[in-house]
Amino acid sequence: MVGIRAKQKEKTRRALIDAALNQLSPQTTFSSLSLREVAREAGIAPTSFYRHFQNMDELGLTLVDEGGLTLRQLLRQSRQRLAKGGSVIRISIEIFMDFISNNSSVFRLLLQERSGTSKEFRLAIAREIEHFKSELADYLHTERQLPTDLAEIQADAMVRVVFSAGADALDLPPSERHLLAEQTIQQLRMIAQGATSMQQAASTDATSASN
Amino acid sequence: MVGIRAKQKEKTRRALIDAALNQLSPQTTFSSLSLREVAREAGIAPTSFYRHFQNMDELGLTLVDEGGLTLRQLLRQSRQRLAKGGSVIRISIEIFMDFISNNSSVFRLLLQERSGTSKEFRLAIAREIEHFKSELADYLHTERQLPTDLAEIQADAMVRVVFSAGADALDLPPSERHLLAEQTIQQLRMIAQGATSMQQAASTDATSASN
DNA sequence: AAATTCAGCGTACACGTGTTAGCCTAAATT
DNA sequence: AATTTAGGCTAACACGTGTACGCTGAATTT
Repeated sequence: MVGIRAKQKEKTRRALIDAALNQLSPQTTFSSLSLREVAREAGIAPTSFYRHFQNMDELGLTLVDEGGLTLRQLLRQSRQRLAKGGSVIRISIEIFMDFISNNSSVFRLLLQERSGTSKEFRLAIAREIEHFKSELADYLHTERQLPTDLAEIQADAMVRVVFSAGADALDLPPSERHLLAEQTIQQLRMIAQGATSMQQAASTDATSASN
Repeated sequence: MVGIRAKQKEKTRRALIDAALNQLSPQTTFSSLSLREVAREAGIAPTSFYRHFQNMDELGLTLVDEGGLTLRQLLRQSRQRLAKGGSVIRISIEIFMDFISNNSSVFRLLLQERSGTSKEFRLAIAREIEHFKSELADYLHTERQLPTDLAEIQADAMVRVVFSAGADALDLPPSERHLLAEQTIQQLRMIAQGATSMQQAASTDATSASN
């Protein structure tokens, strides 16, 4: 038995989350969003907000969690697409750019609060990015036979480049995003190439040393 | 003749700039800073603020310009250090990390407003980063004999990685920044290595095609 | 010496903010 | 059927905000 009361509560909680999401725009930061604005958009009295969240920060963290979840689901989708053949790098970037286009408010929120005032926000977002990164490092290690430390560093560099490019993509008209995506793909290949070169150099060193 | 009046005006203008800079902290964004707070810190009446800046945005842009200038001056310093020998990458990263430690408020401002609400801010900061990038691309082209397009892409990737690492450095205790710096150095070398590999691959392709 | 300029000030206004206290009413529990 | 629970409401508060207006007095120009 869910309870008609609990159902209603969940519904207006959802309304609050959506209200916040809807108000976010290139002109509106989450941190510039007021409790009253959100409540108004959700169609409830300002004071009722407290029945659902202790304060705006708690709402914001919920948004971050939801955004991170969406991103991770897309990553899984990415691996499925990969099974059908194609370049990992290209597919991942395309998926990522799609995410940015379809969830620009959430992605903007992640970027903004990543360097925002609240340590809790920053940590939550760092955690999301860490997921992204470690899954990539795992892939590089198991599928590409890179030693773990090199895989870690490569994954870190790649994630940095991708997120940075994603940030720039937000300010680009959709027509020009393609170009940025292509450049990013090339950069990731550059990094991948560099990593394997370094690995080979290291292993031949080891070989010649053991001879 | 400068005029005792003009001198005074410049002085309180400076006071406003410094007041803003002083109020910035991990807990205080520039955009969360109010005109009245700045005026109070500078020791003038709120309404007097308007004798110097049209609004807070204008003050903020001034801060961005000053910060960018500082960074570029450091770059020149970097080239001087280079003349005495040493790795470009290592020296550049060390200088950059120093900048972040000594000007953390300004760097934080750059990061935050890079994805902020004001398009003017975003453009101003993009311009500063562009400087950084094109000087690096120039260097890669002329000193390292890379073709311009490859130099551009490499420089872009490097700047993305460095700024991203810089952002993370802000949240690290100074003692742990060293480790991050070393990792970043390795990542830049990875990128450099990848770029030269790609260049060689391209030129041997061209050679074999012409045979 | 007289006239003008202008940085800085105090007052005042209208407005949006977060949050408290207390009431209402339908759902849930006893 | 009686009681308790809890989401939603209105009213009210104290406070900080940006900015318009008009004044003052010293520096500057005429």
